[in-house]
Amino acid sequence: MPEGHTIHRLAQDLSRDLLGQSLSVSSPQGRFEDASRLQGTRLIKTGAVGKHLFLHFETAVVHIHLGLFGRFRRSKAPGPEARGALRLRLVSDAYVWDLSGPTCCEVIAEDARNELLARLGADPLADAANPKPAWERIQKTARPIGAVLLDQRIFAGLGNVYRAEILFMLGIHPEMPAKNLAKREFNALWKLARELLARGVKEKRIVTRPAVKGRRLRREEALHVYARRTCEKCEGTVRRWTLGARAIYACETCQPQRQA
DNA sequence: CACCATGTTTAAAT
DNA sequence: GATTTAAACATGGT
Repeated sequence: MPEGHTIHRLAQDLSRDLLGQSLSVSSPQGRFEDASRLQGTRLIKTGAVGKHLFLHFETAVVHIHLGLFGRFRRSKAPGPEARGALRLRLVSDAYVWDLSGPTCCEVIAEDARNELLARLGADPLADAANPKPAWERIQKTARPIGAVLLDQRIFAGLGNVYRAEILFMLGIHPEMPAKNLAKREFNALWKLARELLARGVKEKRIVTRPAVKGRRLRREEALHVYARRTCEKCEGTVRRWTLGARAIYACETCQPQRQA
């Protein structure tokens, strides 16, 4: 479920519910051995970088990556019976947060954390994000722009839905060599990524199509091209194929291949 | 039951 | 060296 907006929103929500409180930290399935080390300690800070979530406790920092299936569920204390493959349970007086299915949930040392951060590209949601290194790498590679958008070493936080939507909104063919991207297109892409991710944080889901007053968009109305069969602009067929090991959707009429 | 999915990492192959 | 591919891992919904 999660692209960068999910993780940033989680950082906010966890912070709101749990910050500064002495928490009960447990790992019901025993899949996170360090949980006992954190028992009763306070959460001091939360943070998100790309799709990585960091929980700073008094005694250690926990690094979480949700992967494809990971999910945090929030409930009012005392919360439901722990069942299923629960990895981590955080309990304050008022709330219970349950983590299931992450690819990663570990106590991480400062140097390991720095190493990790060094491998990540610019996160459009970070206030101080600097897109310049991304632009420099894009100019040097002939890889398809659709693959580059998923590369977390270049952009941190974009995922499969955002890449399809961004390319559609900019009218760019996913197979276009990244180096053919004009500077002004890159600038537009960066700006759009920021706006869409920020909107995703606010709405708690990916919505790229215009809002309709007084009504929440249905799931199938929220996106321009991802998982759709026909193009909303030209009514032509949306093509689906595999790019960068994942499914890409594009309208090849509205996102034409063009010469360098 | 079968299939699909908003992800990343590693190692091997090209 | 750059890139692509395959395999592995993790769950829930339809």
